[in-house]
Amino acid sequence: MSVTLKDLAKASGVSIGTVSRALNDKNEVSEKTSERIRQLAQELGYVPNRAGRALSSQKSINYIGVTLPSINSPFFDDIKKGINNALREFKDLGFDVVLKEQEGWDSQTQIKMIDELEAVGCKSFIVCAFDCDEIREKLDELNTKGYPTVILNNFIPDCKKLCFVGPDYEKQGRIAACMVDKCKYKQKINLLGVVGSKHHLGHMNRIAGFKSCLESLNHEYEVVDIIEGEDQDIVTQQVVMKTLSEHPEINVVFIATGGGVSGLGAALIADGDQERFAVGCDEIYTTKELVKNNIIDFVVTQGPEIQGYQAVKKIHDYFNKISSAHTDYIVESMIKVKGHFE
Amino acid sequence: MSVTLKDLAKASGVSIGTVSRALNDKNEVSEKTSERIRQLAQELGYVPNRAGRALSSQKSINYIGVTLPSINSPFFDDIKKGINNALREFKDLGFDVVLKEQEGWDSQTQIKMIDELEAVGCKSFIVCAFDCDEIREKLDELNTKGYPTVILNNFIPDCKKLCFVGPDYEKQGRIAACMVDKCKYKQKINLLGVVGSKHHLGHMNRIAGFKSCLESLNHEYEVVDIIEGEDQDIVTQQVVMKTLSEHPEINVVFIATGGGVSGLGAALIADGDQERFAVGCDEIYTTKELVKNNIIDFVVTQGPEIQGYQAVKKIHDYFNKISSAHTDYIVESMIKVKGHFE
DNA sequence: TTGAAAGCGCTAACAT
DNA sequence: ATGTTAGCGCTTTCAA
Repeated sequence: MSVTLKDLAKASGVSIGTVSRALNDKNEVSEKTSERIRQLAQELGYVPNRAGRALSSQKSINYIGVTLPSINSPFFDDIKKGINNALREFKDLGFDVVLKEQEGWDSQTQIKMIDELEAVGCKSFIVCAFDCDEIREKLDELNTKGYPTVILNNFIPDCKKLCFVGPDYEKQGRIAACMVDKCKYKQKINLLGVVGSKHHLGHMNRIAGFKSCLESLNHEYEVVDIIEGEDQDIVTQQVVMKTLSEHPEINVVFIATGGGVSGLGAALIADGDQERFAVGCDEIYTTKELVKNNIIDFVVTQGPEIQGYQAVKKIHDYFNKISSAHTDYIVESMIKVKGHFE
Repeated sequence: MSVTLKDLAKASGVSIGTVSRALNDKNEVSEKTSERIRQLAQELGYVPNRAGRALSSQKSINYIGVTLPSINSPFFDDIKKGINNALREFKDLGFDVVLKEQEGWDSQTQIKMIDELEAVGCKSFIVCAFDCDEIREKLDELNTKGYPTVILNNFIPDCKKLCFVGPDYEKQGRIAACMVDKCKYKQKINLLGVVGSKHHLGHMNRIAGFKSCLESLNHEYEVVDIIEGEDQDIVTQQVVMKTLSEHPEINVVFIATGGGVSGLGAALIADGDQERFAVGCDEIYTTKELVKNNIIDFVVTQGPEIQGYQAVKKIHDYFNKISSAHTDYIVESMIKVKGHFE
């Protein structure tokens, strides 16, 4: 069997309790012994036994605080599903989550939610937020307090964190372009890009990836327009219809957001041109239906369920001193076609 | 907290030991009490605590016997990686695996490996084998002895088992066809199908799926030929070259096996026709390279790593009385293009 | 600052 | 057939 606390205690000549305290950063152990024990644990390759730990400390459950902009968002329903899967797996290992949800991404609300979670005793966090100064400050603060924090789904650069779990937006754009390159073999691509907002980094990265891929493939193309649908169906439908009628040369539509897809679908149906190629992002119910009905040709998805699962797992790994806890988890980007949904 | 053995003991008026025995099917408990306790556990929603169980019975490790046709097979390297991932997760929960490998699929060897695993004390099995009578008999025998057995990767119909973990070959064919339909828009498809052997059910199912999808899409097509490459590079190269030269009208090549792909690549390079569309299966190193270099247009993969992981997890779930242990796990089929590998 | 010991849920060896 | 109990690895309270 592996090295246990008892082994360490015997080897270092102190009691089991002291070893446990030394390894768990309680600063009630003298620096000297603490250092010595940590050293020894390192050498002997001590790995804490999850079962023992779980059993012992199960009255003091390890609460993970989660904040999501998930109200009225089918995409986040899948993320939540993943979180629940993880929970089923880690609950009897002493973990539980406290979830706070908001509609939209307002940063003041996000910070308030984090504070509330801290107030109810969460000692680790999973945060899905927009990139802005207040949030970054808050994240640094959590880090300073020693709370491991996973950034979920939306990357936030330059902040202290345990790790990031989410997609590679630029790669998703590249993959979409690869596919279009195959489907529009040797034909010039006249692209209409649709984003929620030009301020949404992820959406714009998808567009950028799309373009860079076409360039590296030497596929002739022109960006006819990049338009904003505000992630709303009606707005998206209107701007798409307007642009399509003004630019009949458009032969590829790439919607780089999961929001407003129904609107795009409606516009494409109204338009009726079979030769127009359409690519979507994120596998939510409406997108699926559009692919099934050949309105959208394919969709690039990012496995939301896995993201939820992995975020929780990262926290679990952290507390069990598994080193990979500190490594980002980038989900696979998948192409899905009609055949996937039947 | 949840219901514990102690709770059940108190509620039923017997000792905690008796409850444990009743719930673990040791037939040293009278049918009457056993039944009563099981009933009670049901009612009160008792779920065994993994931590407690793991801790208690960790000297008597639960060995999982695994047989794979994995020697000299890069595809199975990924399956093994998944098994090891699972192991890392479940090792301190009292599980370990004993792996037996063979080169190829000979059924006598497979049965011998299973017997050896049983002899060294494995109480559960993960088997990857061909469908034949001897194997099916052996699987039924394991089932009769009460050993849970997961069928991995290659489906075996009509045998007793815990569940199947693997891909849906027919769906993979359909997905491949969906893509080709988009890429050969309104063009007639003249298909060359390449399989390892016409006796390999999975390969033929992929071809069948491919055809059925084209039909449901009303895409005009003709199967020029289905040829066997014996999963070997040289054979594959030869038969493909021969067929291509005899049938210049072929514009789509679908290789429904992960074996012999290099050979296909060589044949396509020799052939040099840029208009010919090629689709592969299974993401192994050579296939990846061919996609990167635009020799193969895309590949349909089946997540081997997840299969390995899930197979072990199913066994774990079974012993922890998680009901989903009995449900098949069908992995997602993914399309991968050049953009995935850069 | 440290040691001693109880107890988490469960299994298995031993006792009855 | 059933009860009793030690002990798995760990955290935490209580003493010293």
